[in-house]
Amino acid sequence: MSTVRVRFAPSPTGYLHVGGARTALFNWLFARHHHGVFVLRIEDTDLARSTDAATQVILDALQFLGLDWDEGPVKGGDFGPYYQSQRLDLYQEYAAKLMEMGRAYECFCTPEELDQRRQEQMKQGQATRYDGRCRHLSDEEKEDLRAQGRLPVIRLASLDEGETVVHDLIRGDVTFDNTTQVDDFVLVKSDGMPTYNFAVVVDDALMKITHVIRGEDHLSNTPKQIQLYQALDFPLPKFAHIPMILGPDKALLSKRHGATSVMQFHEDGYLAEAMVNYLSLLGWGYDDSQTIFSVPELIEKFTLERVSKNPAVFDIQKLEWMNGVYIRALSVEDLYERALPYWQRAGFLPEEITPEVKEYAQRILKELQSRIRLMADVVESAQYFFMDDYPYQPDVVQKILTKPHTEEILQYVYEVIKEAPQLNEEHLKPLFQVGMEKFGIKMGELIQPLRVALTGTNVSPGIYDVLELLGSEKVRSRIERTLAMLKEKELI
RNA sequence: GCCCCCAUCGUCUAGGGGCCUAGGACAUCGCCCUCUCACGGCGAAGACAGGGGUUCGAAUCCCCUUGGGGGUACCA
Repeated sequence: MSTVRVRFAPSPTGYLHVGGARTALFNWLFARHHHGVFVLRIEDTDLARSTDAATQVILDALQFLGLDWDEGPVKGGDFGPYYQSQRLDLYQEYAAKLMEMGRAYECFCTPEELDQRRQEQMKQGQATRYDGRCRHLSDEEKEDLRAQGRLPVIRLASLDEGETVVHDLIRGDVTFDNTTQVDDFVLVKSDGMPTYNFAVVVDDALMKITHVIRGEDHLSNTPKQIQLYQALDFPLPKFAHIPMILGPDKALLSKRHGATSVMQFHEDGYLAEAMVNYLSLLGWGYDDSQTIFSVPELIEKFTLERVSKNPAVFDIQKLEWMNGVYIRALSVEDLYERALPYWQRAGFLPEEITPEVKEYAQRILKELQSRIRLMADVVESAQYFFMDDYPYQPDVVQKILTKPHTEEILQYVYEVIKEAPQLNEEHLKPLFQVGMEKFGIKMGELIQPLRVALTGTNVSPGIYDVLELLGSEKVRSRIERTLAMLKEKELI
């Protein structure tokens, strides 16, 4: 069997969104599974909307996800160039060829005229299609039209009988009626640029793409493309149309559903491994028991046969959960490398890290690891470890530090801390128990106020871990600070 | 309007005629662990869109309806 060649062909009109990433992933997995070639091609023929910056962002996003391409921008390859804007001569060549063969023709109808006719067809209950009126223009007529200043487009002289069947690897055979569904669509716009349907065929054929794996939104365009393959005598690739990704309201996923940009997810602290794993499950599943897949496993197990046909709703909660799973699986060293930038940006840690600071940071991370779901969470959940002027959460202070004995409890702990040889559970618990009896309270009633005093919140790692991490000096100064705050606010 | 695709718990899915009193995961709820929050463990609730067929037998096959999605551009 010949080498599998697939491609991902984004248009650089914005960031890489979740849907595009999933399409890229499926292509990539398919290529790696079959030891094939993954091609990246930039579809930038829409000059008005395409930008270099957007191209770079897409490249960055693919890189972040680990979807490396074998041919394409930066990498190069034997079937370049990989930017459509640099392939204009090719489209011209094939358009000329089709004209010569009589399979394409110039059309001088204006957008306004076409629109009007479309409206009319709709009113009549007919399918909207180009009526072919420019198909047999004489040379004189063309000259007249040109003299009027009209710029022609080039249209395909499509087959107007029979049907075109798409043999889809996921959906089976899908039949389209040539008479009503495949019209003489535009190949080359009046500004000389190729349309998507034309460029995609020329490029996929020339780049020897064997499997076209793309979103279902392209299924309806496929018969048009097939007619082009046939007119140009190009071998037909196999097609696989994967289901769309929807928002919670079942509408196509878009910006209005919140973050959809892969790089935004990255910034929020989603791990590439979690993104890839979650995305792989959108429209694909393996068996009835497994949801966590490593990348090698995905490569091994991914097949188009197991791609589902129905659209999938993007469930951010499941992604978050999965991200937590991957965070918990990280080594402390790895976790630290990923957390460091967040802490540095928050001003918690300097650019230069001493071994002591690194060790402290890692000890904190060990405690935080099971408590965060996004890397960005390390900022809020660790601020009191790095700031001595940590804020007090007002409602928590009100609720917990206004209870009876608060001052005595804190003072008791203050004294006890001085005596303890080490701030750990072994040494402190017995002392706290003495306090419990002294005040006639439960352990929680001693620990909660202490937690609030030390952290400003009622949520933190285990109290003995917090005490140990902070150390005797800080614990005492924080108790003093809290007592002062309470007195100032006249809460005790 | 016309055409195409799709239809299992709230969500992602397993299921490809009998193994299904429909399995798993997220979310939800309860219990356990426990100094809070997580993590972890145990458990509960929760679906074959509706109607016709085919068949000894249908979540699985066919048809219709309904619902959702997509296409219908000199966007990609």
